[in-house]
Amino acid sequence: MGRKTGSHSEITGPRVREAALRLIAQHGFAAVSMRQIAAEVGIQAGALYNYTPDKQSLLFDLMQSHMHELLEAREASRTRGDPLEQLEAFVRFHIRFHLPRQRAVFVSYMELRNLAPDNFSKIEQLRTCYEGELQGILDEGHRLGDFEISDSKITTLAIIAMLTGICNWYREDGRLSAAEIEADYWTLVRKSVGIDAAEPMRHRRAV
Amino acid sequence: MGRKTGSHSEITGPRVREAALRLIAQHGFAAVSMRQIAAEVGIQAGALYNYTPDKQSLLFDLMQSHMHELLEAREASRTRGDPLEQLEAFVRFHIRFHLPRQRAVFVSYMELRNLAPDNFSKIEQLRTCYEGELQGILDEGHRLGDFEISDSKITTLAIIAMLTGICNWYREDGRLSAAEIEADYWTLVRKSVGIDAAEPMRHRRAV
DNA sequence: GTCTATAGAATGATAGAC
DNA sequence: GTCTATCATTCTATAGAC
Repeated sequence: MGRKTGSHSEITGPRVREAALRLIAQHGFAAVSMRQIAAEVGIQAGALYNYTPDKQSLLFDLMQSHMHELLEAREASRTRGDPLEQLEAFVRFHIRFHLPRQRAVFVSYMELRNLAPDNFSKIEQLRTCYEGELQGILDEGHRLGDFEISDSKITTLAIIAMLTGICNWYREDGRLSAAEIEADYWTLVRKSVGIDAAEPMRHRRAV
Repeated sequence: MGRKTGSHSEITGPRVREAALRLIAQHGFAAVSMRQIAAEVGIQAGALYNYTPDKQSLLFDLMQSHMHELLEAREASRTRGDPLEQLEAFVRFHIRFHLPRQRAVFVSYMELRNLAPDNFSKIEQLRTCYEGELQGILDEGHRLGDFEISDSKITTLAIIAMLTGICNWYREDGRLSAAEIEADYWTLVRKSVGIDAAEPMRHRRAV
């Protein structure tokens, strides 16, 4: 088997994506050249075009894959339960999904500007779909009288911004463990929908 | 006075900064060329270098100005009062300052990666300084027993992420007015530090 | 599938006329 | 202070050998 020249598509494909994600997260899409990505993989720039028709498609694929993984993982982790339980499940899922994917999160939120209009629309649609998951929980909790919410859309955006913001500072070797962070943010979210820690069962007891 | 050629430094300087801010917010620093900025101002690319030694300095100046304005405005709007009053003042200040500056906020948070290391450190220091304002309020409120907080640093980052996130979706002609948004977010923050709307005076009455 | 080589366009920054 | 012109570099993407 050849080493410096030969066929490695099954290996090289994922490596191109990993290298692109790492470099784009670090420097930004427009600041990263195809030559840099190729060098990171250990191939020449021209060979990249066996794996993507152009630079724009590479970015879009990274972002679309991230959003699809997010939606599929959310689908798989859905639970039954009252709105408070569902809200807790959502918050914990969101943190657990995003923390190990800081680079992909970074790219998916920062490089929207660099998507071609058609690609932008597709990604935005997926994002809206994900936000709908949370908003549905909040609406149901509000309808049942469990949650104290002024505006479910605002609350949705506020919670997601708060949770996703963790990715901007979290480090594996930081002061707090992922479990501690998860607990703290769940407490913040719980309180923000008007559920006091002292009476977490209000709706369930009342009914 | 000449029109197409001549001296216009007092006018052109700010226009260069405005054009750069607008274009960088829209497309990203690395994706915007000096020629594009010049065209937006209505001058030739070479003339830009009367106003900045290089592209990097232009970005740094935009971000540094934004952070200095933020800190000065915060300084000017500081109020006396108990922690709850100070927290409300901070939240309302943050929203009022940021909403009319969506582009500058965007640039200041998204283009950190494109700053040279020295410039990055300076901006980060200013940001840390601003976060300290909020954390100080939370710590004081916690010390007095007014606020129910698990970790003041986490709570600081969560609140700022939540509030700054407004800039990512707010539109002047949107469904909600700035005043409504401000009210909703203040309610969210108030609840997140454990102050129920029904008993906003707990500390003051207890003492 | 990867390489070398290159086309064709764009970039940041500078020099010198006015 | 702005212009024109340009240098030297870099970029995306393609062509063709192996």
